[in-house]
Amino acid sequence: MFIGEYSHTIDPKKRLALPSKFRGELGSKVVVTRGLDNCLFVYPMKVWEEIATKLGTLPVGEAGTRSFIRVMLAGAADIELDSQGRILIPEYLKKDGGLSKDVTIVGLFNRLEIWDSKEWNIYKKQAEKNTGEIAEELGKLGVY
Amino acid sequence: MFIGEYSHTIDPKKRLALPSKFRGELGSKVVVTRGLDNCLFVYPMKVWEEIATKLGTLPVGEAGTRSFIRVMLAGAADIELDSQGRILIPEYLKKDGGLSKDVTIVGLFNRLEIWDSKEWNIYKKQAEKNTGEIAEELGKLGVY
DNA sequence: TTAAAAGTGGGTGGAAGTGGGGAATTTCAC
DNA sequence: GTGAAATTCCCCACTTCCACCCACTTTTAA
Repeated sequence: MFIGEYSHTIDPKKRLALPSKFRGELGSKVVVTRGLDNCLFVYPMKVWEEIATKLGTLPVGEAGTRSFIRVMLAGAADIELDSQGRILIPEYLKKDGGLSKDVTIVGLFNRLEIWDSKEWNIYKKQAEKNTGEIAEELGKLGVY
Repeated sequence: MFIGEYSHTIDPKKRLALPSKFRGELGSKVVVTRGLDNCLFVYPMKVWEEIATKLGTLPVGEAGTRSFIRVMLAGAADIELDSQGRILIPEYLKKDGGLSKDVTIVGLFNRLEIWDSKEWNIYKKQAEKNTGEIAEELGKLGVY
């Protein structure tokens, strides 16, 4: 399970070191795609294969579903980690993710998310405003 | 079950010794997360896995719930105790928890809470003011 | 009083993150 | 088809951080 938050940097050659804690579970091949809320998703190859299968079996009748599938699949890049555990971010993904030099890598269950650090801090503050209320609701559900 | 209140210190290397009384029940791996009311939660790995599972099964339809899950998971860190029963507090959690050198570790049923000692004393005084009312409420529920 | 355990602090080797040189490959223009 | 430029991969080097070990002091227990 991926959890936690790590500050890393994309070097001038567009390489990004993934946190060493994640490497065992990630394996040597990952898939990077456009994510939601202006960030990138990183899946271990195994997890991606499951997702791709599910996407393939979704009903293509609705326009929303079609565009979602297009964005996910078209933007996907399978990337191999180099000998030092770094991935090379394709230019179009770097651009779409709004990434500059400083990024934050976030662990979320079965995937990682790559955020521009500034954007991440903004998103986090926004989200924390509502955390208290939501937490109380969750408490009623027995999550805590 | 974790009970009690302990004053400990975070050393210059951001290490924090957990009370030895708790170590047996904690095991060697714990998960530290942002808590409510500006403190940190510490769960034994087993307890955390239950919580994570519940979070994973929550309906992700609502945007508020999604962002809550993001904050909870991103703010979580799985940490291994060193040979002397200490944990290394990540900088971002130390900051989010408003922790300085002196902290108070509180046992609460199935988790610990880490408070900045000053904040804890303030909170405690505040809470004691309300104790009377709360006691009445509890009395109605038949707790006392 | 003595011994053991707990909390705190520090030194150090190795790992992790970062950056850059240079070779191999690809892309593009001409 | 050929040469030039850009890209990507493979090393290597530097710096910072952390896991491991050891030491000291205080508290607890016998």
